[in-house]
Amino acid sequence: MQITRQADYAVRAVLYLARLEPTQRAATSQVAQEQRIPPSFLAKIISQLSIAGLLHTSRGARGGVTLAREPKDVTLLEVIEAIDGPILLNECVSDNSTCTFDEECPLRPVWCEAQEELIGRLKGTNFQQLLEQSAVAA
Amino acid sequence: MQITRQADYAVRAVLYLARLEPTQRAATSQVAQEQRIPPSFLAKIISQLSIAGLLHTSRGARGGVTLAREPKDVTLLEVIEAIDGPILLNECVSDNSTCTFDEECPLRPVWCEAQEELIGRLKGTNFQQLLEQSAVAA
DNA sequence: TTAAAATCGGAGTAATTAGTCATATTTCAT
DNA sequence: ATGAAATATGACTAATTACTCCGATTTTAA
Repeated sequence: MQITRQADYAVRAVLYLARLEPTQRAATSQVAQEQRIPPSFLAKIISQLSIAGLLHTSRGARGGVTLAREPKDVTLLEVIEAIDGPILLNECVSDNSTCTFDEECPLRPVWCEAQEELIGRLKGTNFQQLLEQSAVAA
Repeated sequence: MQITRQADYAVRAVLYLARLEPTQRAATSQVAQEQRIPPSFLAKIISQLSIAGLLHTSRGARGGVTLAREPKDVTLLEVIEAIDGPILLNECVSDNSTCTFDEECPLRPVWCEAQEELIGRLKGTNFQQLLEQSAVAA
């Protein structure tokens, strides 16, 4: 019942990039060091985020990583699902498995509602908001 | 981001037992068959639930399993945590890991609130309610 | 042109989860 | 007593997660 470390690292990496000037690139190693993420592990995560279209990467010296969109247009949910796949609190909530042997299982609605609430919360949080949150705190 | 299969099986087994007369025992194999749970896997889960004090087991012929309390006094949260341990949406929410390097991390509150909401929901659902739910549906 | 700075990609390792299997032990009923 | 019905327990396997490592490729800058 936990997001994977990968997804957590992904969120932290995106938050780090969101703090930079829009044009400014950061090397994976730099992000890894400042966010205390194992560097070679982060490399793969960033690769996935790039494939998902959330980041732009450029190779070679002076290369690095930037956000593909403005912080306000990236939600927590997007980043997490780009890494972990769709959020699913229990197997029985997925579309294609309707708890086949009990049409009236009273558990399914509980999981469905809890999941909707969680997803709504993550979808409702974008990185601009998170930036403002840290600005206020600091 | 999913409860384990074990915890799901545990919940379904407890729900099955809650449907029986309070004095009536069921064999693990019976629960397994009706709830479509791998029998030898369920045996271990039931053993854990018994150690956690949620079930009473008796060995031998005519033995079996019963609830240790009335359905209204067993919550979803208890059963799940008896198997999976404490619910934790992200590592950084646990007491002893305060995201040591960033006092003002804006992510922690998001996870904390989401987790509290989920826990509250599971704590607020007992097996009597679930029984009534299925009764209404049927 | 070449060295250094980066990402890219695949193979390999350790721990947890999901399950199987065999065996020991307890208890009831005849 | 003894056989059948049950739980208890420990060892084993397969898949996923969380990494590490290394070599290939791309790009910049001197």
